[in-house]
Amino acid sequence: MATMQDVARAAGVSPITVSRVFRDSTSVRPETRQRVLRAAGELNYVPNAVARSLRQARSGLLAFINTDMKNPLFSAMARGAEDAAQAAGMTIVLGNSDDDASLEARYLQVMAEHRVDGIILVPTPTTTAAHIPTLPRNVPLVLLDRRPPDLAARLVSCNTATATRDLCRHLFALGHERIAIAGGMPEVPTWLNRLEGFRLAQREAGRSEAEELVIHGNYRAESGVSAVRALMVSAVPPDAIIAGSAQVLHGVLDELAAQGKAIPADISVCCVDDPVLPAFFRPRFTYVEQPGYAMGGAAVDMVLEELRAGTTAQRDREFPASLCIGKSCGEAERTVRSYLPAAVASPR
Amino acid sequence: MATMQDVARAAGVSPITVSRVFRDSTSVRPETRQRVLRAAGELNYVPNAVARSLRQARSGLLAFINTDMKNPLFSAMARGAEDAAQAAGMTIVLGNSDDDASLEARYLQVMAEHRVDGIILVPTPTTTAAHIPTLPRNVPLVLLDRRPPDLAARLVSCNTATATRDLCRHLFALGHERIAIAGGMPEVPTWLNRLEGFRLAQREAGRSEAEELVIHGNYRAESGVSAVRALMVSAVPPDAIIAGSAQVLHGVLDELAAQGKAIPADISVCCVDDPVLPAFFRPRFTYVEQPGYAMGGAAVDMVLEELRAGTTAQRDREFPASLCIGKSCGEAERTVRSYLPAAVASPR
DNA sequence: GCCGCCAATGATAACGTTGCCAACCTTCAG
DNA sequence: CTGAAGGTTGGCAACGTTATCATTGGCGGC
Repeated sequence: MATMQDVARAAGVSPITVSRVFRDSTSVRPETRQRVLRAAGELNYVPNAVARSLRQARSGLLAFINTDMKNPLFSAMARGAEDAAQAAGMTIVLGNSDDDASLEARYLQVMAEHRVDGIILVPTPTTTAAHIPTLPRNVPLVLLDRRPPDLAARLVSCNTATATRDLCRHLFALGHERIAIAGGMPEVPTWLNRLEGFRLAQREAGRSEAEELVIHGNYRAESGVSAVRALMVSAVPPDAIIAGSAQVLHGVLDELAAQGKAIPADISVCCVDDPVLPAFFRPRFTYVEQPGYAMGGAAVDMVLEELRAGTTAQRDREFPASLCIGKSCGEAERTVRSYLPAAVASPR
Repeated sequence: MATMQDVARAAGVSPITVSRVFRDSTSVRPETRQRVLRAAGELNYVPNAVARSLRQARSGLLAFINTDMKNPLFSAMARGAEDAAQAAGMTIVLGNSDDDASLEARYLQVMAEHRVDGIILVPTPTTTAAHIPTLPRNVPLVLLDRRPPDLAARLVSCNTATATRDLCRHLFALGHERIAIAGGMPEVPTWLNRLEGFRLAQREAGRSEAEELVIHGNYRAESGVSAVRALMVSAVPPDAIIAGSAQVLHGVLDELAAQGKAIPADISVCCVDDPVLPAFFRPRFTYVEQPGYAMGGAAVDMVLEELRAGTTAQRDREFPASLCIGKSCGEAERTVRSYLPAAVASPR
């Protein structure tokens, strides 16, 4: 690998002049610049960002630590983050915690060692401030999606309360009487969010039985399965189920299929999550959509802003979720027959 | 930020001893090690990977440059790559080319500057060797998914030919007569792959009209829409459509819905792609699945192996695809009625 | 013609780590 | 008791870049 030294020698200048050419910060005579560039080209010179990072104490790297990139919500966030970083000349380095706080801590440690200039973190449900290793300098840390109770860091989140309320209103308007909501982890803010909107709509509608229709879980598919089992054996089963996440929806659909229920003929189903999966259904699914891409971008922008300003003046940023109405909860006319094999469906 | 110097002073040893403690390579007396670790703890010392990278000429970074992480196939690959990297103590840095060869080149340049130890690249359809900047040292480069015609680098790919042939056999066995395949980009190896399997099965079955049922496209949703339009106005429309990718499937489903066709009653539909999206359908979809996660891991392993051995002795690695039979192409009994609203479906 | 300013370039010394070699100490065999 | 061997530690220099300050030369204003 050619170094600045080599280029400098070949161009008949000092290394510092080569440096100036490549950062085109201060004045270099056009002729000199040409000479340097030609020499660099001939030698295949590639600036060494590692040496620059060491010297400048800025690496140009941003860490993006999330639960699991295979989750479309997180990959949308990652893509939003990457685009924003790229636009600012920064590079994203990646970590997947799988909701394991100690694995997350290990990632944070590695990122700290690599001297990333900022960190975007989707914390695990069990993360506490104690899990966050002391970060070098004052590396900006922005939380995505949720904030551990005792962690003082800014947050980019999506408040699904309003959209979930709207979803319930939509369901009531379609004539549903008993709406269940299922699958979220107790105490997790994103779940509390959904419940808030759920309860709000229930109160509006003058329903009192709401609490028996709240089924907690762990946000995974198994929660969807067990929720459906619990709900369908009750005296008065629900006529609509809101899955707390796409994973939960997966379980809900599987178990409903196993029980031979048709959607939306026998029961309506909708969910709250990123649009990628539900948007793929035909006929269209009804769901609350979180703007993952925008959130990822906003998180990076917050980090960059703090790097630029050197202060933490900014506040949290909360995005609204939006309600996308499909046909999985019936329509006014209830014309949709089934997402399920006709053999097991029982059309009205 | 505390440095080794600081820790060394606090522990009453020389910096090099601190270095040894943190790499626990060579022998350090247990007592000394304890003293160093205590001092490091008190000072919140975090080793500087940037300085180490400079000194050792190894950064511990691997680049993963793909088309778009929002595509589930690529996020599965990325996740597989990240897990394999993590297991080897390496960190993944990310790039999204959006199938733009010049953007891809820019990413490669940045990665080269950061002195990544290896590169995993999902090349764009228009990438040629000329787009690949000269890489520093001999950075291992492994291609994922497809290889530009003139680029001599190892490849981790998935051969969908056999699975696509099996898919066609399955369709013929179900009684389909005219199977169309749609959406891939002409000349792109992954598409040629699919066509190879398609043609093989057609020949086996003694069909001669195969070529008129091959509709090229650009692998995006619009290709699915236009393919359906073209196919459905022909004298003898197909009774089954194989979408070349999940995106294409999206378009196919939309246009079939617009035309009021029921699946699989009026026409069967299946696709070749990552399972994430199709696996979400209820009833289950029929598709050919590519093992994205395993491919990503394999690509990283190839890079690591080359780093370890210092040679490029390895060969390409080709994964088989697998056929997942659902109900979107009918069953022996043809009991599945529809993925579409009953209002527009025309059940047999 | 002199002074001072500015543009252009260079010399020097860091940034924090580790490879290389040397030095020291302990232990043990002869 | 001596010397060798091996375990433990340190000095020095270097990785490739850039911040800081210094130097040079040219130019215009008075």
